[in-house]
Formats: sequence, structure tokens, C-alpha cells
Amino acid sequence: MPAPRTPRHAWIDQGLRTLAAGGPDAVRIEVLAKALGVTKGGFYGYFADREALLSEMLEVWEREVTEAVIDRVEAPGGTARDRLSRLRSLVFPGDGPTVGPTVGITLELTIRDWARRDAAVAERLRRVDNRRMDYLRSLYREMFPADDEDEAEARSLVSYSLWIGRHLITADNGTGDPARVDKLISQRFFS
Amino acid sequence: MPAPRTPRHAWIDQGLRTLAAGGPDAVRIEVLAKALGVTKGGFYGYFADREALLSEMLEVWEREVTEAVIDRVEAPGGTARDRLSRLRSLVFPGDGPTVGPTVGITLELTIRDWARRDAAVAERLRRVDNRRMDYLRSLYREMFPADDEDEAEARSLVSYSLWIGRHLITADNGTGDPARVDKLISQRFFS
DNA sequence: AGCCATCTATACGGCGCCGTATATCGGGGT
DNA sequence: ACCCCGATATACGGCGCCGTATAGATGGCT
Repeated sequence: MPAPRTPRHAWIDQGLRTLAAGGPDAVRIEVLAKALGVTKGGFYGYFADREALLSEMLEVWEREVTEAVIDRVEAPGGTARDRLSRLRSLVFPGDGPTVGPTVGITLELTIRDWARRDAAVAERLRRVDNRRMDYLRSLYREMFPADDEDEAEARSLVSYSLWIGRHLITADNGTGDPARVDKLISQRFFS
Repeated sequence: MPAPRTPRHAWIDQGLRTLAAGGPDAVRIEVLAKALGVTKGGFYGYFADREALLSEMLEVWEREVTEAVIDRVEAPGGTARDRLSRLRSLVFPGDGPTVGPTVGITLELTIRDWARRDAAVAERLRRVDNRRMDYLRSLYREMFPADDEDEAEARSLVSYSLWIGRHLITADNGTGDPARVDKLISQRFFS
């Protein structure tokens, strides 16, 4: 039995890359095949149909951006502050390709958009948001033991919104100094 | 000359509704026609092709969510604080249909996603973000005359990010009181 | 009423993709 | 060396959409 030239995970990875680049409607089996240098011949040996692939892609993504990230952040210890900064750099690692099939913030935002028109995707995303917010809250509770629940929630929500918003808002910053803007924000909320 | 049963703006409006509901790839001429209860027969009298429609849709949207909104906010006067709250309710008016062809936050987020994979859309969105951030800065400068540029920028960025992030993050709030969370945020930044 | 311009319906060829069926290739096991 | 079997290629019918061409309907005008 020849080793598969194009194993299961190759279709999933290419699917996630294509999803990030072109949205859910761009994930066409024949297109993935061409990008992988094969035809779709082998695809239907692994997946029942296009839907099955999409569903598995989301499965992989969900694990990758929650548990896998948190495990990596937690492993080496350090202060809560250290872990928070490691967390950020892992979850929103600029735009380049990162660990595994994740394509960073681009994939994240694409799935977030997709979720608004597909209930199954929305359900998955809700789990991701909850898992991350839970973890953020736990970090802030550790950093600021005097906080009550609502204060930890506020810090978590602001930082989560801000990191997403930063990537979504394309405005040229005004005339000010971006670094000082960051500093002002973090002084008010994260010190 | 019979009045057109399906004038130009009907195609554009239906296009924007469909865009909000299904993303750019869902804007198919034959689909719009069916939704309008006609065939695509008349479409090509108004538009050269599908691209032309998409481009005009964006044109209408841009005007609607910047100048048209700002005009409505500015007209009746009031304090900067009053105008800011009017602005918010106009730009992010829940999910229902609103004035004209705008479909509210759903359309906004769809276009924002689209912009990440289409340079022309990105250019338009950049103009929208800049226009809105300019206006926000001007309001905050008026509300807080003691602020320097970076402080106004920080307030504008936080509020813009937060309003977008709120709609994007689907997490069930933790165990806390959402109203108090809002209050904590606004105490730190907007008072 | 009858004409004309304009808008709309219908019909067409082409394309890209889906999912299935069937042929071909190529490396391990004997 | 040969067979076998899984992975891939090729071929097919179907569908939905594009943009064009052409015919039919409909309201204003004289």
C-alpha cells in the first residue's frame, strides 16, 4: 500500500489556508486539489463531501486556538503578566503562517464573519470566545487579586475587543504617536 | 416610457441586503432578480456587469455610513456628549434594517471582512474608518478640552474598537453584571 | 387608436464546480 | 517477478450562474 501522497491533514491544512485567503465560498474541492498538485480523485476517499471537510477544518481550528494555545502558555510558568503576553503573541501572531494549520488573525476574522451566517460555525465560535474569556478572566484575577468579578470581566472584555478591533480597524492613526496611545490605554486598564 | 418596475436603486438595495445576509459571493444577479420577483432581463440595462453593481453598492454604503450619519448627528446641536450617543445609535443600530439600504452592523461587518481580500473594498473602508475616527476625535476634543492629541486618539480608538468588538465577540458574559461592566469601562475612559 | 421607446422574459452557449464511476499507476508482500 | 490494493487520474452528467441576443409586453405620446 503506497503512502498517500495527499493525506487527510493535507486537505484540511490547504482548506484552512484557502478559507483564510478567500472565505468559506472559496473552499472548493477542485481548487484545493489544484493547489495541492493533484486532482480531486483522492478527496472523496477521506471525506464524504465538501461539508465534511469544512466541519473538520473547524474542529482542528477550534482545538488549535484554544486548548493548544493555552497549553503552550501554561507550560513554562512565569507570572500572570508573562503568561498574558505570551498568550497574545500566540493567538494574534501578526499575519504570517504560524504553528500548524493556523493562519493567524486572518483565519480568525474569516471564521468570525462566517459564524454570523452559519449556526454551526457560530456555536463553535461561541465556545472559543467563552474558553478564551474564561482564561483571560483567570489571568486578570491572578494579576489583580483585589478585583471583583465585574472588574476582571471589564479588563478581559476590553483587551479582547481591543485586540480584535485593532486588526479590524484600518484607519490611519491620526497625527499622534501610536506607542503613546497604547501606553495610555494600558495605563487605564492594565496596571 | 413605462416607469421601470425595478429601477437602479432596487438592484442596489437588494444587493446590499443580500451582501449582509450572505457575503459578497452570495450577491448573484439571478438571485437578486428572483428576490425582486423579476428575471435578470433588466439588470444589464443599468449595470455593465456584476462588478459594476458591487462597486455602486459600496459607493452608496460609504456615503450612508459616514456623511449621511454625521449630518444627521450634527444638525440638531446639543452637547458633544449628546452627539456622541446619537452617533453610536445611528452607526450601530442593532441588527434591524435602518435608514435607506443600510442593514446595520451586519452589513458593516460583512464589508469589513470583504475588505481583507479585496483592495478596492479595503480602500473604501479605510476612508470610512478615517472619516469616523476624525469625527470621534473631534467630539472627544470637545468633551475633554484638556486632552492632548494622543489622549483623544486613545479614547476614540477604545470606543471604536469596543463597539465593533462587542458585536464580534459572542461570548456569554461570565457570571458578572453586564451593566456594571459597562459602567467600569466608561468610568475609566469616558469620564 | 396606433406607434415607439423602454423595460422585461426567454433562450442560448459557456464555465466552474459537484459528486460518482471507472480506469490507471505504483509500491509491498509473497 | 508477480499480484494486489490503495491512491490518484480521467471521464461523465448535472446544476447554477454569467453575459448576450432576441422577442414580447407596457405605458406615454401624437
